[in-house]
Amino acid sequence: MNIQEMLTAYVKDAVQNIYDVTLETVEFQPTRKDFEGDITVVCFPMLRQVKTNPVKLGEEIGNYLQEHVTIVNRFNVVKGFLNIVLNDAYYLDFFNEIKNDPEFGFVKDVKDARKIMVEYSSPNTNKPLHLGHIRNNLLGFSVAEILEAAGNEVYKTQIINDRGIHICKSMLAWQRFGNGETPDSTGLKGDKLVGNYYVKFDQEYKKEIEQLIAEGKTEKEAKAEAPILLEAKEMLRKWEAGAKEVVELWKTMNQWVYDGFEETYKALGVDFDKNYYESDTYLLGKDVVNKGLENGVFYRKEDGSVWIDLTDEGLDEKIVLRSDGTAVYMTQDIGTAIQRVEDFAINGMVYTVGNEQDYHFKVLFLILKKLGFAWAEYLYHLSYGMVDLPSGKMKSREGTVVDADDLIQEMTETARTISEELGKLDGLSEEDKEELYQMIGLGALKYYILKVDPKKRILFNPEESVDFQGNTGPFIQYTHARIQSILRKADFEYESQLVSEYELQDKEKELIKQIQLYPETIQLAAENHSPALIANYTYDLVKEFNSFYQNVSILGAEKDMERQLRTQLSKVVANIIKSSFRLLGIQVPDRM
RNA sequence: GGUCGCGUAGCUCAGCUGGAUAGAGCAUCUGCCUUCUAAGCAGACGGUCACAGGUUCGAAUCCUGUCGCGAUCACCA
Repeated sequence: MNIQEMLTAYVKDAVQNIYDVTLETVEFQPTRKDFEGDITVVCFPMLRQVKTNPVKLGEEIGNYLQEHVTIVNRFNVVKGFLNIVLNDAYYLDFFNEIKNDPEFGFVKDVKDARKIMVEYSSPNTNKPLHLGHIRNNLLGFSVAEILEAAGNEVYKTQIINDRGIHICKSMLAWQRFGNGETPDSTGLKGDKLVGNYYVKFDQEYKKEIEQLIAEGKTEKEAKAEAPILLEAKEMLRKWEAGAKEVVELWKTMNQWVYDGFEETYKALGVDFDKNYYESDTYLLGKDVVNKGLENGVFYRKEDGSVWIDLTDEGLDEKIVLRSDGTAVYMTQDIGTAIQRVEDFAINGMVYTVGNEQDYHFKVLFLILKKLGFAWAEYLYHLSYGMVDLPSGKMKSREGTVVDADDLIQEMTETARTISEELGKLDGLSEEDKEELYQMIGLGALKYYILKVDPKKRILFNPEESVDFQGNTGPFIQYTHARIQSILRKADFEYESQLVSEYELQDKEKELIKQIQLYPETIQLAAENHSPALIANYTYDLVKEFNSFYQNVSILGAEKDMERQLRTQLSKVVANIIKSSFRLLGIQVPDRM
């Protein structure tokens, strides 16, 4: 039972005894720093039921608590706020209980844990990953970790958009202008090579449009009739018909891309339990639609296309099957969802997809509900804001993208430069150093992105480098390294000792309070699908620790108990840093 | 135009289900390395929480409207 629940009961008793009134709820908040106290009871809401003035009420409840609750040490009342000071024993008991639990804060071995699939990344195979994908990957991966820590069983997946007109464009351009180039022959990463031909296609396409316009066509006509586009469409038709040479080329070029993606994923430190491929799933969902047609969930228009009417829900009509009977995106997503539930017996799903598709997912979830799937209640669109540049939106075709690999590389280089300037890594092997640069560079990048509320858009300015000081990943990593350094130097047994009968100093108590918040922060982050909450929590913890570190001596503490407790505190803080950063997909070093 | 999201310090962001004088970092300025790693600590400066109403004992937070920015409203994905 946590402290609030316990005090709630006592406060209710107090009011019952003194005023003969049964309170429904009691409101708490952490005591503001400017006042003495650990937790504060807000008396104002009680005035509705108890007719008295708030200060008097606070005094009376305070007296009652002090008398009846052993962990309540003393109190003060400011206006209607009853500030309660808790006994040090309460904090020490808590600390002793958790100090050796490496999994502190995680919920484990839940009976009937919810099985959730988290989808993220889901790239197209015609171009390399960029900064937008990085945000998606980091969010999806982290939310998966957080959900697992909160007690769910989690599967990570992506759906790879490996078919369609976009990849045909790259294929066509490669056929025409590629001269048989391969990743091997050029030394280019496969996804980069294929991406180049996507750009090449667009350039040719634009040329043809211009020419057609010069010949007197309207822009619209020109865009629709450009020969290279028609050819790409023809190629897609052939692919769908299974034409051998097209399928072969498609396989080859997609494989180049997968090899390239794999490298990027590895660098980013993300992974998947299963990949779905659109080429396998794009025909799914049609049967379901036909069944739903019988049940009256969908209806058929005169031209044969199938629709759902969502106007009662304040949405529009939405097509789910074309007049020629082929599937649209929605059809496919319906089918894929059902497929996944069959594959993994999951009963919940998180879709990490940008907020430009808010409407699509609203409709998708509604359709699945109308089709009567119980799990449709537990579908969640993890909708995040776009990453924009000062110049506006990133556009692959126009080359205004921040490439994922380049960015990771730059971050690593920055970490190298800073580390070399500081010169603290002398004596490490080159290999260890390289590993550290990457860890720190990535830590900076990942933290920078994850600390922002997912639904807010991020403005990324490539001119201004990502910080390594202040509220940043490296700052937190640094604190971990510092603590490890202390623990290495602690030449006495500190793990098994119990510190009790000890008068806590301010900084020590503040640290324990912050540590106490970790489990609920994980739950909150899971409920809100927000790694930002974990990032901000960790930052607060680390700030608190650094203040402690700089203001008191840990290993040099005078009394034995003091030295014990402070060393133990340091160790627990390091563990939480490591564990919370793991939830963000960020590694922490033992020195830096 | 309809719908959805966002608007907090010069910049980047916190602010839990409404609660005490709105908090951090960066930038600018002051101090602090013969003591556990200065990627740090201590402090100063900086705000009509877009604007206007409303609900409430109490609003950055909830409701309505206005303005600004973005997204979306395809037999595209």
